[in-house]
Amino acid sequence: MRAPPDDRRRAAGRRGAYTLADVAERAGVSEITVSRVLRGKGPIAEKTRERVMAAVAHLGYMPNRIAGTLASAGSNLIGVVLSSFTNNVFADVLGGIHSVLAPAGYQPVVGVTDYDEVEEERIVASMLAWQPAAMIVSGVDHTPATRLMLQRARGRVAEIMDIDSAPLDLGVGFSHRAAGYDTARHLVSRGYRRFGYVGLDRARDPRAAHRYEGMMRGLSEAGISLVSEAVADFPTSTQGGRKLLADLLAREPTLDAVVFSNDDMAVGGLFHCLASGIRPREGLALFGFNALEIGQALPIPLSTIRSRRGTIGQVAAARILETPQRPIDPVVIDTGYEIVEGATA
Amino acid sequence: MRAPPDDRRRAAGRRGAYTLADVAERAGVSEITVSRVLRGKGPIAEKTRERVMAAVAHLGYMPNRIAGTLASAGSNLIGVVLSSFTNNVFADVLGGIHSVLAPAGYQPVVGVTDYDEVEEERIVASMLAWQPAAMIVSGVDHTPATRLMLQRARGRVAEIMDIDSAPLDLGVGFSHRAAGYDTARHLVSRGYRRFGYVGLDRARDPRAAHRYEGMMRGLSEAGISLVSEAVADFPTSTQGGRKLLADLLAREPTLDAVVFSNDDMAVGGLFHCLASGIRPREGLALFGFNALEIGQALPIPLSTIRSRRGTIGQVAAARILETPQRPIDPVVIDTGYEIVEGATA
DNA sequence: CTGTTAGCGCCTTCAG
DNA sequence: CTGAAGGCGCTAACAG
Repeated sequence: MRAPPDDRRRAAGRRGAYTLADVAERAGVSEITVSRVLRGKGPIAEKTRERVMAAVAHLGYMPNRIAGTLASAGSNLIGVVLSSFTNNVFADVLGGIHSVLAPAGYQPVVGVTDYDEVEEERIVASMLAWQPAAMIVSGVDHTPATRLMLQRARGRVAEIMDIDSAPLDLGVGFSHRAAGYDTARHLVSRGYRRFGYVGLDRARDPRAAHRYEGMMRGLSEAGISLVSEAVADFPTSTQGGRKLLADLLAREPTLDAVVFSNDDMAVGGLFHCLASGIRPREGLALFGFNALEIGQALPIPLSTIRSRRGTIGQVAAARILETPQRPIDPVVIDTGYEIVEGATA
Repeated sequence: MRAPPDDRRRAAGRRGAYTLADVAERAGVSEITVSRVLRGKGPIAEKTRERVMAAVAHLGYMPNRIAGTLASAGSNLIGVVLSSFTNNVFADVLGGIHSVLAPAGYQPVVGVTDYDEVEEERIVASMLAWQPAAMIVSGVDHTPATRLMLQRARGRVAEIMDIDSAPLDLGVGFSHRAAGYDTARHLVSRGYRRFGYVGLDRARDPRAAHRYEGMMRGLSEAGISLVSEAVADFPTSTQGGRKLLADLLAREPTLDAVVFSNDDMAVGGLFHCLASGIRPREGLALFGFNALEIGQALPIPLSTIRSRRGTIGQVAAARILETPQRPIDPVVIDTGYEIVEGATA
């Protein structure tokens, strides 16, 4: 704990920071008047306001929102629970959220579950203890306890990214099953027949699992089955995609198309092709997911699906701020996705 | 505001959530006893503890940390102020911080300044209003008001990434001037002589500016001056790097080396070379900054500087938790950097 | 081992 | 336009 500011006359709380009472005393008014001036509430005489502001400036008074929130039951914190730090999807979503929250004076409290539902439960519990104005959580798959806590929480709850299951209040995202399905249809329509899959452990990423399911359905409807897959059971991205594709091709040299669970890995796969003389598209079709900038800036742009991550964050945050009340029935906003043709499939 | 939980006997606060008093009543003990059980403080009879826990479980009671913090003056929030969402540097740093904070029960409140010092001032002020246990801010360049607020803040203050100026409490990072200087020396020692520079507006990114200064000094000590530079005045990354390098080479076709302000842009530059038949290294040396995974996974790995972003976040968080008191004299921890040889310079 | 008392710093409500 | 009283939900400091 630090020494209190250097001002002999100060009374201030034992905590070493000035309080409303200090400002009030210096301005010769009551606490509540200072409070009103600071919050711009209620009619205040211009002279009083000036005296108060002068006192505030002189002391360098900073309000204590903890006390304010306790007294008024309204915080400006928004709990944000994300799945992973591994790729820029995370940054894009948080960036979208932040771009809407910050101008409105709200602050995100961030937690990352690393795709662990039990960890998510812990994080949600400790966030709710801060009485956030609202919560934004990734995905729609939670433990029963998490679901119950969110259900009972005060403010609104947005479940983002995935709308394959029903949200409990607001869902913003798109169907990963449909995205996977359309990936398969697209590639089949282009004439590819011998499919491989490269991804992370699907048990740990429900969205990737949904895309996989959709893809499998799309393939089987066309009478095609997946030839083989290579799956990493540890977090990885570009380097992993490169290596896994190499492994997969070593086992199954006759594949004509490989679907990756995300762009990071697909870019790695593309690098493998470039390094080993395989011509993307003609020699082997590569298809990613997310439409990250890196994949689109490549000399051979990646074929992939654009997922509008920033938009998802923005829309979720905007809706939550717009309507502080929960709707009677859950609302689902489909932000859609689109196939990016690219040059690798 | 939602309806209170469905339990006729509840007394609970007007806010619709159960309080310590509700639990206490149900367990037939006093509030403070419940509080002690929940925090694991003080000796508690096993029987009482069980009764309390049963009541907690029955009601689904969730503690209110706002009240707890106000009463005890100790929050578990850590303010984290970062500069930008544009690349994964952000995610790496926050990931490092989170990996240390989460197990210790702390929660990051995140703000992003977008390299705007005035915005930083606002963010710092509203974070301090939450009485965070500590603050972690990017860089050492702040407005006087920001500096004063941080100086007066209760907990510790870590200034991360850049140690080119003295921190006010704890600095964790490395010298960007030195990194820029070493970049120049390295390239000069490899025989390059006609230098170009591609980057973002340096006025908006103090760290990039420091690297640039260091590079210029390194060049001038070798009797070399920068031939030309291309600078974007808007946020961009891979695509921007690609385009800016094209522009630069159109003006100055005889360059033999180009330094980029970061890897994202350098990768874009490399893509330009690949697409237009310029051989990296022999035809044109490319040098980045950060050693992002993408640059290292390329068939032609990027020559760059490794910046240990995750480590910086981890170390800053760990130090802050370890020693809650500010030291008499500021402490600087140099996490260093290293030149990654790569294949482009 | 448990309870009582007295706030934490601010805001709501009701009086002037 | 301003103020006094009371309380938000929890915990520190003492008692027993």
